[in-house]
Amino acid sequence: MTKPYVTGAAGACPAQLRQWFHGRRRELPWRVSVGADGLRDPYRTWVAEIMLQQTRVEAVVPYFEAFLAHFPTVDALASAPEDEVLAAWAGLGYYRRARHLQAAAQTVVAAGAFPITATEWQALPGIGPYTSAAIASLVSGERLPVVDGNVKRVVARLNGLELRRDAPALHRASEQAGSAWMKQLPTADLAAAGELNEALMELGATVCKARQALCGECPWQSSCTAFQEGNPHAYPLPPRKKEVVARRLQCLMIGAGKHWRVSQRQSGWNPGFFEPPLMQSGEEREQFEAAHALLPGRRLGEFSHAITNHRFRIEVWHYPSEGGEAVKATTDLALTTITRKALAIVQKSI
DNA sequence: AATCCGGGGAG
DNA sequence: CTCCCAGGATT
Repeated sequence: MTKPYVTGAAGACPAQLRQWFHGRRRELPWRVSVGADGLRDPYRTWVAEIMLQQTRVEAVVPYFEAFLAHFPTVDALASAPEDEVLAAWAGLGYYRRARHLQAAAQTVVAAGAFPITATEWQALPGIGPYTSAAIASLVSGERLPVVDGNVKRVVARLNGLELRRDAPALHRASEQAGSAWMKQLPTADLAAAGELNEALMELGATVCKARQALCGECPWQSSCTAFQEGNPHAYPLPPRKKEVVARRLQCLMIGAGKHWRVSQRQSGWNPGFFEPPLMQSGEEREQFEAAHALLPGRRLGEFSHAITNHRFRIEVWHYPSEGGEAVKATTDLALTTITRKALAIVQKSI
Protein backbone atom coordinates (compact mmCIF):
# COMPACT_ATOMS: atom_id res chain seq x y z
CA MET A 1 0.00 0.00 0.00
CA THR A 2 1.50 3.27 -1.09
CA LYS A 3 1.17 6.21 1.23
CA PRO A 4 -0.15 9.52 -0.04
CA TYR A 5 2.53 12.10 -0.81
CA VAL A 6 2.68 14.95 1.67
CA THR A 7 4.98 17.26 -0.22
CA GLY A 8 6.51 19.89 1.98
CA ALA A 9 5.69 17.99 5.18
CA ALA A 10 3.63 20.25 7.38
CA GLY A 11 5.78 21.60 10.18
CA ALA A 12 9.09 21.28 8.37
CA CYS A 13 9.60 24.95 7.61
CA PRO A 14 12.61 26.41 5.82
CA ALA A 15 13.17 28.95 8.59
CA GLN A 16 14.10 26.17 11.02
CA LEU A 17 16.43 24.61 8.47
CA ARG A 18 18.17 27.89 7.68
CA GLN A 19 18.59 28.61 11.38
CA TRP A 20 20.23 25.21 11.82
CA PHE A 21 22.41 25.84 8.76
CA HIS A 22 23.70 29.13 10.17
CA GLY A 23 25.02 27.26 13.19
CA ARG A 24 26.84 24.36 11.54
CA ARG A 25 27.50 25.34 7.95
CA ARG A 26 30.78 23.92 6.68
CA GLU A 27 33.30 26.42 5.35
CA LEU A 28 34.05 25.30 1.81
CA PRO A 29 36.26 27.05 -0.74
CA TRP A 30 33.37 27.72 -3.12
CA ARG A 31 31.10 29.13 -0.40
CA VAL A 32 32.36 32.67 -0.82
CA SER A 33 29.98 35.57 -1.35
CA VAL A 34 31.02 38.36 -3.68
CA GLY A 35 28.77 41.16 -2.52
CA ALA A 36 26.59 42.51 0.28
CA ASP A 37 23.60 40.62 -1.13
CA GLY A 38 25.22 37.28 -0.34
CA LEU A 39 25.27 36.00 -3.93
CA ARG A 40 28.16 33.93 -5.31
CA ASP A 41 30.74 34.29 -8.03
CA PRO A 42 29.43 32.54 -11.15
CA TYR A 43 32.70 30.96 -12.29
CA ARG A 44 33.67 29.46 -8.93
CA THR A 45 30.13 28.27 -8.28
CA TRP A 46 29.90 26.69 -11.69
CA VAL A 47 33.22 24.84 -11.45
CA ALA A 48 32.32 23.60 -7.97
CA GLU A 49 28.90 22.33 -9.00
CA ILE A 50 30.33 20.42 -11.96
CA MET A 51 32.97 18.81 -9.76
CA LEU A 52 30.33 17.93 -7.17
CA GLN A 53 28.22 15.95 -9.62
CA GLN A 54 28.16 12.43 -8.16
CA THR A 55 31.27 13.25 -6.20
CA ARG A 56 31.72 13.80 -2.47
CA VAL A 57 32.62 17.17 -1.02
CA GLU A 58 35.80 15.81 0.59
CA ALA A 59 37.02 14.47 -2.75
CA VAL A 60 36.33 17.76 -4.53
CA VAL A 61 37.99 20.28 -2.19
CA PRO A 62 41.65 19.67 -3.18
CA TYR A 63 40.81 19.45 -6.89
CA PHE A 64 38.75 22.64 -6.74
CA GLU A 65 41.56 24.72 -5.28
CA ALA A 66 44.15 23.35 -7.68
CA PHE A 67 41.83 23.84 -10.64
CA LEU A 68 41.08 27.45 -9.73
CA ALA A 69 44.79 28.13 -9.29
CA HIS A 70 45.48 26.68 -12.74
CA PHE A 71 42.46 28.24 -14.47
CA PRO A 72 41.57 31.33 -12.41
CA THR A 73 39.05 32.77 -14.86
CA VAL A 74 36.59 31.53 -17.44
CA ASP A 75 38.83 33.04 -20.11
CA ALA A 76 41.83 31.08 -18.87
CA LEU A 77 39.79 27.88 -18.93
CA ALA A 78 38.35 28.56 -22.37
CA SER A 79 41.75 29.20 -23.97
CA ALA A 80 43.70 26.42 -22.23
CA PRO A 81 44.85 23.31 -24.14
CA GLU A 82 42.35 20.50 -23.59
CA ASP A 83 45.13 18.22 -22.35
CA GLU A 84 45.79 20.58 -19.46
CA VAL A 85 42.15 20.63 -18.45
CA LEU A 86 41.92 16.84 -18.53
CA ALA A 87 45.17 16.53 -16.58
CA ALA A 88 43.76 18.82 -13.88
CA TRP A 89 40.69 16.57 -13.74
CA ALA A 90 42.55 13.25 -13.68
CA GLY A 91 41.47 11.23 -10.65
CA LEU A 92 38.12 12.98 -10.19
CA GLY A 93 36.19 10.64 -12.46
CA TYR A 94 33.39 11.29 -14.94
CA TYR A 95 35.91 12.90 -17.28
CA ARG A 96 33.22 13.95 -19.73
CA ARG A 97 32.49 16.69 -17.20
CA ALA A 98 35.87 18.30 -17.86
CA ARG A 99 35.41 18.42 -21.62
CA HIS A 100 31.89 19.77 -21.27
CA LEU A 101 33.09 22.37 -18.80
CA GLN A 102 35.72 23.69 -21.19
CA ALA A 103 33.33 23.66 -24.16
CA ALA A 104 30.81 25.60 -22.09
CA ALA A 105 33.52 28.05 -21.00
CA GLN A 106 34.25 28.75 -24.65
CA THR A 107 30.55 29.40 -25.24
CA VAL A 108 30.41 31.79 -22.29
CA VAL A 109 33.49 33.68 -23.48
CA ALA A 110 32.06 33.96 -26.98
CA ALA A 111 28.78 35.26 -25.54
CA GLY A 112 30.67 37.81 -23.46
CA ALA A 113 28.76 37.13 -20.23
CA PHE A 114 27.64 34.39 -17.88
CA PRO A 115 24.07 33.11 -18.10
CA ILE A 116 21.61 34.51 -15.55
CA THR A 117 18.63 32.18 -15.33
CA ALA A 118 18.62 28.43 -14.80
CA THR A 119 17.16 27.98 -18.28
CA GLU A 120 20.13 29.84 -19.75
CA TRP A 121 22.63 27.85 -17.68
CA GLN A 122 21.04 24.58 -18.73
CA ALA A 123 21.67 25.38 -22.38
CA LEU A 124 25.39 24.84 -21.71
CA PRO A 125 26.88 21.35 -22.09
CA GLY A 126 27.26 19.40 -18.87
CA ILE A 127 24.63 21.46 -17.05
CA GLY A 128 21.35 19.70 -16.39
CA PRO A 129 18.35 20.28 -14.11
CA TYR A 130 20.25 19.94 -10.84
CA THR A 131 23.29 22.02 -11.73
CA SER A 132 21.34 24.81 -13.43
CA ALA A 133 19.05 25.20 -10.41
CA ALA A 134 21.99 25.13 -8.01
CA ILE A 135 24.00 27.76 -9.90
CA ALA A 136 21.07 30.09 -10.63
CA SER A 137 19.88 30.01 -7.04
CA LEU A 138 23.36 30.70 -5.63
CA VAL A 139 24.54 33.22 -8.24
CA SER A 140 21.33 34.97 -9.31
CA GLY A 141 19.01 34.27 -6.39
CA GLU A 142 16.51 32.43 -8.58
CA ARG A 143 13.94 30.62 -6.44
CA LEU A 144 14.38 27.20 -7.92
CA PRO A 145 14.77 24.06 -5.77
CA VAL A 146 17.57 21.58 -6.39
CA VAL A 147 16.90 17.85 -6.41
CA ASP A 148 19.90 15.67 -5.70
CA GLY A 149 20.46 12.46 -3.81
CA ASN A 150 20.52 14.28 -0.49
CA VAL A 151 17.27 16.14 -1.09
CA LYS A 152 15.49 12.99 -2.24
CA ARG A 153 16.57 11.11 0.88
CA VAL A 154 15.41 13.94 3.17
CA VAL A 155 12.04 14.23 1.40
CA ALA A 156 11.50 10.46 1.41
CA ARG A 157 12.12 10.24 5.16
CA LEU A 158 10.23 13.40 6.05
CA ASN A 159 7.14 12.12 4.26
CA GLY A 160 7.62 8.39 4.68
CA LEU A 161 7.66 7.83 0.93
CA GLU A 162 8.16 4.15 0.12
CA LEU A 163 9.86 4.84 -3.18
CA ARG A 164 13.11 3.62 -4.69
CA ARG A 165 16.00 6.03 -4.60
CA ASP A 166 16.00 6.22 -8.39
CA ALA A 167 12.20 6.39 -8.79
CA PRO A 168 10.98 9.30 -10.93
CA ALA A 169 8.09 9.69 -8.47
CA LEU A 170 10.55 10.51 -5.69
CA HIS A 171 12.20 13.10 -7.91
CA ARG A 172 8.83 14.73 -8.62
CA ALA A 173 7.84 14.68 -4.94
CA SER A 174 11.17 16.34 -4.09
CA GLU A 175 10.63 19.07 -6.68
CA GLN A 176 7.19 19.77 -5.24
CA ALA A 177 8.48 19.87 -1.67
CA GLY A 178 11.30 22.17 -2.71
CA SER A 179 8.96 24.52 -4.55
CA ALA A 180 6.71 24.70 -1.49
CA TRP A 181 9.69 25.59 0.72
CA MET A 182 10.88 28.24 -1.75
CA LYS A 183 7.52 29.98 -1.49
CA GLN A 184 7.94 30.32 2.26
CA LEU A 185 11.18 32.33 2.01
CA PRO A 186 11.28 36.05 2.81
CA THR A 187 10.98 37.88 -0.48
CA ALA A 188 13.60 40.55 0.23
CA ASP A 189 16.45 38.09 0.84
CA LEU A 190 18.30 37.52 -2.46
CA ALA A 191 20.54 34.82 -1.03
CA ALA A 192 17.73 32.85 0.58
CA ALA A 193 17.07 30.44 -2.28
CA GLY A 194 20.68 29.36 -2.68
CA GLU A 195 21.04 29.09 1.07
CA LEU A 196 17.96 26.89 1.36
CA ASN A 197 19.27 24.63 -1.39
CA GLU A 198 22.67 24.33 0.28
CA ALA A 199 21.08 23.80 3.69
CA LEU A 200 18.96 20.92 2.40
CA MET A 201 21.97 19.22 0.85
CA GLU A 202 24.04 19.88 3.96
CA LEU A 203 21.33 18.26 6.07
CA GLY A 204 21.40 15.19 3.86
CA ALA A 205 25.19 15.05 3.76
CA THR A 206 25.90 15.55 7.45
CA VAL A 207 22.77 14.58 9.45
CA CYS A 208 20.17 12.72 7.40
CA LYS A 209 22.87 10.41 6.04
CA ALA A 210 22.14 7.32 4.00
CA ARG A 211 23.52 4.80 6.50
CA GLN A 212 23.43 6.86 9.63
CA ALA A 213 20.50 9.16 10.33
CA LEU A 214 21.52 11.44 13.21
CA CYS A 215 17.96 12.35 14.12
CA GLY A 216 19.06 13.90 17.41
CA GLU A 217 20.76 16.70 15.44
CA CYS A 218 17.94 17.29 12.97
CA PRO A 219 16.00 20.56 13.02
CA TRP A 220 13.03 18.82 11.42
CA GLN A 221 12.92 15.83 13.76
CA SER A 222 9.47 16.60 15.18
CA SER A 223 7.98 16.88 11.67
CA CYS A 224 9.55 13.74 10.26
CA THR A 225 7.43 10.69 9.46
CA ALA A 226 10.40 8.31 9.40
CA PHE A 227 11.60 9.53 12.82
CA GLN A 228 8.14 9.05 14.28
CA GLU A 229 8.05 5.55 12.82
CA GLY A 230 11.51 4.92 14.25
CA ASN A 231 12.90 3.61 10.95
CA PRO A 232 14.65 6.43 9.04
CA HIS A 233 17.00 4.02 7.30
CA ALA A 234 14.05 2.32 5.61
CA TYR A 235 13.76 5.34 3.30
CA PRO A 236 14.21 5.63 0.45
CA LEU A 237 14.03 2.07 -0.85
CA PRO A 238 17.25 0.78 -2.47
CA PRO A 239 17.54 1.07 -6.27
CA ARG A 240 17.45 -1.96 -8.49
CA LYS A 241 20.81 -3.65 -8.60
CA LYS A 242 22.81 -3.46 -11.77
CA GLU A 243 24.43 -6.53 -13.21
CA VAL A 244 28.14 -6.64 -12.43
CA VAL A 245 30.37 -7.18 -15.46
CA ALA A 246 33.74 -8.82 -14.74
CA ARG A 247 36.50 -8.42 -17.30
CA ARG A 248 40.19 -9.22 -17.57
CA LEU A 249 42.59 -6.96 -19.42
CA GLN A 250 46.31 -7.04 -20.15
CA CYS A 251 48.09 -3.72 -19.95
CA LEU A 252 51.24 -3.45 -22.09
CA MET A 253 53.80 -1.07 -20.63
CA ILE A 254 56.30 -0.47 -23.44
CA GLY A 255 59.29 1.66 -22.54
CA ALA A 256 61.25 2.66 -19.47
CA GLY A 257 61.76 5.49 -17.02
CA LYS A 258 59.49 8.37 -17.88
CA HIS A 259 58.91 7.29 -21.46
CA TRP A 260 56.10 4.91 -22.25
CA ARG A 261 54.12 4.20 -25.33
CA VAL A 262 50.65 5.64 -24.94
CA SER A 263 47.94 6.72 -27.32
CA GLN A 264 45.10 9.14 -26.92
CA ARG A 265 41.61 7.67 -26.67
CA GLN A 266 39.32 9.10 -29.31
CA SER A 267 35.93 7.75 -28.24
CA GLY A 268 34.26 5.43 -25.79
CA TRP A 269 35.55 5.58 -22.26
CA ASN A 270 37.74 8.48 -21.17
CA PRO A 271 38.01 10.23 -24.53
CA GLY A 272 41.03 12.51 -24.67
CA PHE A 273 42.97 10.57 -22.05
CA PHE A 274 46.18 8.67 -22.69
CA GLU A 275 46.55 4.94 -22.16
CA PRO A 276 49.05 2.21 -23.01
CA PRO A 277 47.85 -0.66 -25.24
CA LEU A 278 45.18 -2.73 -23.46
CA MET A 279 44.55 -6.28 -24.65
CA GLN A 280 41.54 -8.47 -24.01
CA SER A 281 43.38 -11.79 -24.00
CA GLY A 282 46.74 -13.51 -24.19
CA GLU A 283 46.13 -14.29 -27.85
CA GLU A 284 45.52 -10.64 -28.61
CA ARG A 285 48.65 -9.69 -26.68
CA GLU A 286 50.77 -12.15 -28.66
CA GLN A 287 49.39 -10.83 -31.91
CA PHE A 288 50.26 -7.30 -30.80
CA GLU A 289 53.79 -8.39 -29.88
CA ALA A 290 54.25 -9.94 -33.34
CA ALA A 291 52.75 -7.00 -35.20
CA HIS A 292 55.02 -4.52 -33.41
CA ALA A 293 58.14 -6.73 -33.40
CA LEU A 294 58.35 -6.64 -29.61
CA LEU A 295 60.65 -8.95 -27.72
CA PRO A 296 58.70 -11.16 -25.32
CA GLY A 297 57.49 -9.17 -22.33
CA ARG A 298 57.56 -9.94 -18.64
CA ARG A 299 54.41 -10.22 -16.53
CA LEU A 300 54.96 -7.99 -13.49
CA GLY A 301 51.70 -8.41 -11.59
CA GLU A 302 48.06 -7.50 -11.61
CA PHE A 303 45.63 -5.15 -9.94
CA SER A 304 41.89 -4.53 -9.67
CA HIS A 305 39.96 -1.54 -10.90
CA ALA A 306 36.23 -0.88 -10.62
CA ILE A 307 34.30 1.41 -12.92
CA THR A 308 30.61 1.69 -11.95
CA ASN A 309 29.27 -1.82 -12.52
CA HIS A 310 32.44 -3.11 -14.19
CA ARG A 311 35.09 -5.05 -12.29
CA PHE A 312 38.41 -5.14 -14.07
CA ARG A 313 41.32 -7.41 -13.25
CA ILE A 314 44.32 -6.08 -15.08
CA GLU A 315 47.63 -7.83 -15.75
CA VAL A 316 50.67 -5.60 -16.20
CA TRP A 317 53.25 -6.64 -18.81
CA HIS A 318 56.55 -4.86 -19.33
CA TYR A 319 58.46 -4.51 -22.60
CA PRO A 320 61.84 -2.72 -22.33
CA SER A 321 62.07 -2.19 -26.09
CA GLU A 322 60.90 1.05 -27.57
CA GLY A 323 59.61 -0.69 -30.67
CA GLY A 324 60.37 2.13 -33.07
CA GLU A 325 57.10 4.00 -32.54
CA ALA A 326 56.51 7.34 -30.93
CA VAL A 327 57.08 7.33 -27.20
CA LYS A 328 55.65 10.13 -25.14
CA ALA A 329 56.71 11.38 -21.76
CA THR A 330 53.97 10.71 -19.24
CA THR A 331 54.56 13.69 -17.00
CA ASP A 332 51.66 16.16 -16.95
CA LEU A 333 49.63 13.99 -19.29
CA ALA A 334 45.98 13.21 -18.78
CA LEU A 335 46.37 9.59 -17.72
CA THR A 336 43.53 7.30 -16.76
CA THR A 337 43.62 5.79 -13.30
CA ILE A 338 44.23 2.37 -14.84
CA THR A 339 47.38 3.79 -16.41
CA ARG A 340 48.51 5.35 -13.15
CA LYS A 341 48.05 2.08 -11.31
CA ALA A 342 49.96 0.20 -14.00
CA LEU A 343 52.78 2.76 -13.91
CA ALA A 344 53.05 2.37 -10.16
CA ILE A 345 53.50 -1.39 -10.54
CA VAL A 346 56.09 -1.06 -13.30
CA GLN A 347 58.11 1.59 -11.49
CA LYS A 348 58.16 -0.54 -8.37
CA SER A 349 59.21 -3.68 -10.26
CA ILE A 350 62.01 -2.45 -12.51
C1' DA B 1 12.70 4.90 -18.86
C1' DA B 2 17.06 2.67 -19.18
C1' DT B 3 21.80 2.78 -19.72
C1' DC B 4 26.34 4.47 -19.56
C1' DC B 5 30.06 7.01 -17.51
C1' DG B 6 34.97 6.93 -12.41
C1' DG B 7 36.51 6.84 -8.30
C1' DG B 8 37.00 6.80 -3.46
C1' DG B 9 35.37 6.32 1.26
C1' DA B 10 32.35 4.32 4.74
C1' DG B 11 30.69 0.41 6.96
C1' DC C 1 33.14 -7.19 0.16
C1' DT C 2 28.74 -3.76 -0.84
C1' DC C 3 26.77 0.56 -1.04
C1' DC C 4 26.70 5.37 -1.75
C1' DC C 5 27.56 9.91 -3.65
C1' DA C 6 25.91 18.19 -4.80
C1' DG C 7 23.94 14.01 -12.27
C1' DG C 8 24.02 14.53 -17.38
C1' DA C 9 23.83 12.82 -22.04
C1' DT C 10 22.27 9.59 -25.08
C1' DT C 11 19.14 6.33 -26.83
